Amino acid sequence: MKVLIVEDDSRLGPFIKQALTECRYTATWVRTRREASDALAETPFDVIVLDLSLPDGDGLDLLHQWRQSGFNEPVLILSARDSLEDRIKGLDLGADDYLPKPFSMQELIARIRSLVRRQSTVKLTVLEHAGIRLDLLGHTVEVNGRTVDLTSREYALLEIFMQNHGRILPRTLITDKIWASSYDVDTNLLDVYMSRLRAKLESASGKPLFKTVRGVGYQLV
Amino acid sequence: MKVLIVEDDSRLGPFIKQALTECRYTATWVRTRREASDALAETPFDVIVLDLSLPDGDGLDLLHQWRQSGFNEPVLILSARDSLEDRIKGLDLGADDYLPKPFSMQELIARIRSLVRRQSTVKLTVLEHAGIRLDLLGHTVEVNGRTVDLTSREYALLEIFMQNHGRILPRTLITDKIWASSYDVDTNLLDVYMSRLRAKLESASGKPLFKTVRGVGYQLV
DNA sequence: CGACAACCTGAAGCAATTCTGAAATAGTGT
DNA sequence: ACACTATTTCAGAATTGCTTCAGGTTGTCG
Repeated sequence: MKVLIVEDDSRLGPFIKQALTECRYTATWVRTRREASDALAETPFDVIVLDLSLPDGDGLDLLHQWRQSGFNEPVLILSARDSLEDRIKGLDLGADDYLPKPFSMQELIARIRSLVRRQSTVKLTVLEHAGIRLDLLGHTVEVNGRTVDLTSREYALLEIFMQNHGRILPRTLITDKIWASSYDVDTNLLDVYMSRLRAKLESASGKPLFKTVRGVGYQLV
Repeated sequence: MKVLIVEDDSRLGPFIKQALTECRYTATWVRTRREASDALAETPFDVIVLDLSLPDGDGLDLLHQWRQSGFNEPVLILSARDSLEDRIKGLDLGADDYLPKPFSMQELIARIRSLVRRQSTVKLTVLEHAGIRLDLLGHTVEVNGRTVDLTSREYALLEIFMQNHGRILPRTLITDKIWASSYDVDTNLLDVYMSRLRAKLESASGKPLFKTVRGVGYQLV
């Protein structure tokens, strides 16, 4: 876990760094807006602790600028200014927490833990294989960067292949998953949908993607 | 955006609910642990405001119990107890913020906004996409520079799309977020409001903005 | 090589979902 | 109490995905 501390006070800065290091965080301390932006551009951080009063400009402006340009890292503001307006302004400019000075180091650490915890619950929801990108959360599919529209059956079918890439999937296994188990054996629905999937995906991809294993089933290569 | 307020004070509870409603949140107020757990089991919330002193048990225990069983909705603790230990304990049990009483309603709302924002991938207070400009603070909407008047339901609907642009949003997900406990399956409220939103936004925009994904839901392109 | 089985794919009917205008109801402010 | 607006219900129309079917193609085995 990497924490960036933006704090111009040359006693408080190292003190926070020390405390975080003891809690096994990797802390980086910088003093100015410029250094902060440089550090952030260089490597990603998990949490940023931002003091508002900086030698080369206001911390709130810096935060606003970051958010505008798409930085999504959680930011905890540290400030001697503790008016209600300051707090609300800070939170509305995209801060995730606002801790007025003076503060207890223990509380700072507890709040950082809270920010980290929330972020780490983000699950991996994108399957990627053979140039196909399947977003489980967004239910969207891209092939080589191009969006492909699939109906729900087609999507369900593709999802099975993406979750078992490389495996040879027997026809019955696939049909059992997509169509309710009591199922007419004498139908060629699977064939029809394989055909559709191929038409949509392979035209976007250029390469053949699904291998048919005669007498058994299919395989995503 | 749905907020659950767990507060036994029968003056403060409705007051918070009122304030949130004015800010276009869908707020539900409950008094007890039991009611809170029931409400939470029934439908998902975006934020939970939790008072610690409840008639039928301690709020911290309740929070701990939720976290144990996998609820990861953001929780903001509201408490008259304001010792440092209380705060740290609250945060470490899985709270996302801790606001001591007495508090300013404006700050509470700002902190709720911050929690909601933290959940979404984008941290700005102005969302802009596909020519639509949505100001989360002012609750105003512009399409290609022209102001569009939306009712609160319409606004709530658009906000969900703007927070999740590109994703295909299942119908149930949307209705769950806008309407409290939607056991009513055979209602076409969502259809009606989608129709309205389209009428207002697409006429101002000129382009089609929402794609319907048959059998699943809708997508803001 | 020929016959049979498995697989592919286009066309068309069907069924379910979704759209949308209009009317009823609830809610709000004067 | 009244007027006005927002929300919800309802029903017919339009749309589109699902399924079936039939004819063509490819692969396999005797």
